[in-house]
Amino acid sequence: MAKRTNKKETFAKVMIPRPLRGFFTYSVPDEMQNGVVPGKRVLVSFGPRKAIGLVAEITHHAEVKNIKPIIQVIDDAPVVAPSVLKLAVWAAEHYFEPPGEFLPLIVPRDKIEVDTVVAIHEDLTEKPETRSKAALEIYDLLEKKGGERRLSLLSADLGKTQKDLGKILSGVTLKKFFITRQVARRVASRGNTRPYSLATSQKYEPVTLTDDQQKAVDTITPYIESKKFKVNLIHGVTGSGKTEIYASLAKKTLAIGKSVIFLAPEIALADAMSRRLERRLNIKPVVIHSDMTPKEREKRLSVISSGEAKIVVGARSAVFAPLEDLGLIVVDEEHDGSYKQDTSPRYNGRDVAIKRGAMENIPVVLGAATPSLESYYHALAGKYNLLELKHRIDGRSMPEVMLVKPDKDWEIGEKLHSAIKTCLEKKEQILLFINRRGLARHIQCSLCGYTFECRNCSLSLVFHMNSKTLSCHTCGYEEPAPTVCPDCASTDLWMGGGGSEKVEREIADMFPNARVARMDKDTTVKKRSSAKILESVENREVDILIGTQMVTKGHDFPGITLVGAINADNTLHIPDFRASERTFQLITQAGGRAGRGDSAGRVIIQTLSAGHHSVESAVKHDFKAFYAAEAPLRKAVGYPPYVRLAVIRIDAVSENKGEHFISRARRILGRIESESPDIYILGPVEAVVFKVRNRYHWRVLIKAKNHSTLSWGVRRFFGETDELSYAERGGVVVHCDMDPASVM
DNA sequence: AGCACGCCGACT
DNA sequence: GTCGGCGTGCTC
Repeated sequence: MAKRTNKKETFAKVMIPRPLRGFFTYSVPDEMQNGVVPGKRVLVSFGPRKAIGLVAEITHHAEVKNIKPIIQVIDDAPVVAPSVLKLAVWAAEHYFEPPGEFLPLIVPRDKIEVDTVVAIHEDLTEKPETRSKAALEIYDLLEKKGGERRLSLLSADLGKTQKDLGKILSGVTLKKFFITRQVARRVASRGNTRPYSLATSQKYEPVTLTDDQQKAVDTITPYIESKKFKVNLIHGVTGSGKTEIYASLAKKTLAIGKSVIFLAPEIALADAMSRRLERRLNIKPVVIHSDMTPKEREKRLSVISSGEAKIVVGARSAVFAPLEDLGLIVVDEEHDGSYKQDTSPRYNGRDVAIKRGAMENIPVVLGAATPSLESYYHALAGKYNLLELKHRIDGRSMPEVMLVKPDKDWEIGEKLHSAIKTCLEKKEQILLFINRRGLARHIQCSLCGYTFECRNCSLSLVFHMNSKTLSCHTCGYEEPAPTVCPDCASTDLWMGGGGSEKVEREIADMFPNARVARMDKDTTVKKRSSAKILESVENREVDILIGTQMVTKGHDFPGITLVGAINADNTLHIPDFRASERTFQLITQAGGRAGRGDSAGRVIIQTLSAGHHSVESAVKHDFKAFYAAEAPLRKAVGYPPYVRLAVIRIDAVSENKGEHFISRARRILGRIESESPDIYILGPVEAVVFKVRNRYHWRVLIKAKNHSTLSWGVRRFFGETDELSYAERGGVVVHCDMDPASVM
């Protein structure tokens, strides 16, 4: 309980690693006044148990009652740099996400999980009937082992000396600490770790910049040298050499003793970017992303925070890399939707990068062949510098693009078939892009019309030939592929809507001697499997690469001269405000994979929407034409970049419980809308996929002129719904998706 | 999330 | 009796 004293009382706002919105306030005991500092970890009571939290801020007022004191300060010095902490706090508030969800991005996970670090004997000395299950389990485990070992294992894990631990133990009258099984195992297996080495490469490749490239470098360099925030959008057609600009800017940044963060939309591209930068700069970047063991990640982060690493390359989470002398952030393929994480914490790596640039007063570079409408809009408005690269390097021409109608019976139409044939004869490589996986998207009984749907979701099951299953791409449900209709026992099952497996099968029939690789979610589950496929293409062990959108992203395939986009327009009919934008990007990016080597490229697009502006402008490689057609449509309907958007996702166990909550939500939303003339609310409406994993989904779109108004509206909504009791809410879960990548 | 409590029915 | 399943409430 907080005591009233004459002196101003001190409180700490703490980030707790739980999915709960908001910070938690604790009082700072007198003897800890000097020890409690933002960025340090503290041990605190959390409900009936303990938690490790991170101090975000020191304040002198608290809005909640029943404030508990901090039990113990864990660290001697902050474990998170002030700039990174500030950024995470900003992100939590901006995206309405639990601050604790950002903790694993800025602190090694095992350093904040109290459950796997310590369980406290207090539990066991209290009334036996209130002992927690976890404590009992640990007690049983450890009673059988030696007592002294516990302290040394614990000290190893917390990185503390046994003397320090003794102090913690006596200071809070804790009689014993215990360690769980996992930690004991992890600590026991801890071997000697070799320091991460920043080996330099031997194959340094200096380059001469083109005039356009040089101009971009000259424009951005002053911002680096004078430490000034500015967003610079580099709009360069595919193959125009954006990487050379990045490398050149990185060099300038390193020259003044500063460091650089590079972001790429996905792990494979981050790796590729790292290799290219290493060749240009003679320095090995440190690559970080979420798909590494906690130990490896921690090792690399410690190299970064020590100041040893000057260049960090990674996927979106690398935007929180603990570089203290940052001089530049580069976001490659800035338009890519995967910068927005679709699970909590829902943040956009590109936008957080821009915020970090603003906070640290350094320039940010966004690069893209197909900029997002948002970024281009800001560039036209003069808010961002716009730098254009209109030509491919080395005078390579843009690929010739041809539109053809899809064939009724085959995925590979006649034109595409003959182009593939010619290519194979010339020993050139081919890329076939199809935007869905599996063999058939729909299966229906030809006799009675029975359709196969997922039992957990409102979606049809996809037929996969290799595994001989029907599978749901949303929840993962699988059942054996049918041979007869379960309703009428007819064996005449119609399969429609081909995917990557169908294309693979047709290719095998049409060109039995061609060496074929398929790259989609099904063939890349294993670690490094996508890298292996890409290597085999690079080594010319593959003639035809078939893949879903993962093959269109930024990869450099010098041997590919023909790109075929099969049913390129099926993204066009997705009910989402970004459908056109995404179609334009996909076609342009897929086409951009052609002719990156010495031979000219050719692209064949099978589409029924030849007249649509996103297809038409992609054919001409004309982003400006696309923007000119798309922007007014967005403006007319009120979508980004003309308004700020948030999607409220409502998720219920049953339709009834959902409907009940929806009627309350509707009243609350109506009030919010009437209170501000600048807020527009659409919905709640059923989500496009209403039922997912046996839960029912609704969406509310909230639009506003600017972020602060939007933020006010969302805060008002949560303010009222959070007040409702569990029973009133009916177990309905509500999430906010701020600045969403899609409204589905 | 993760936990505890409390209210049920089912079972030694 | 009492064990356990799950619906509810709570975390500064």
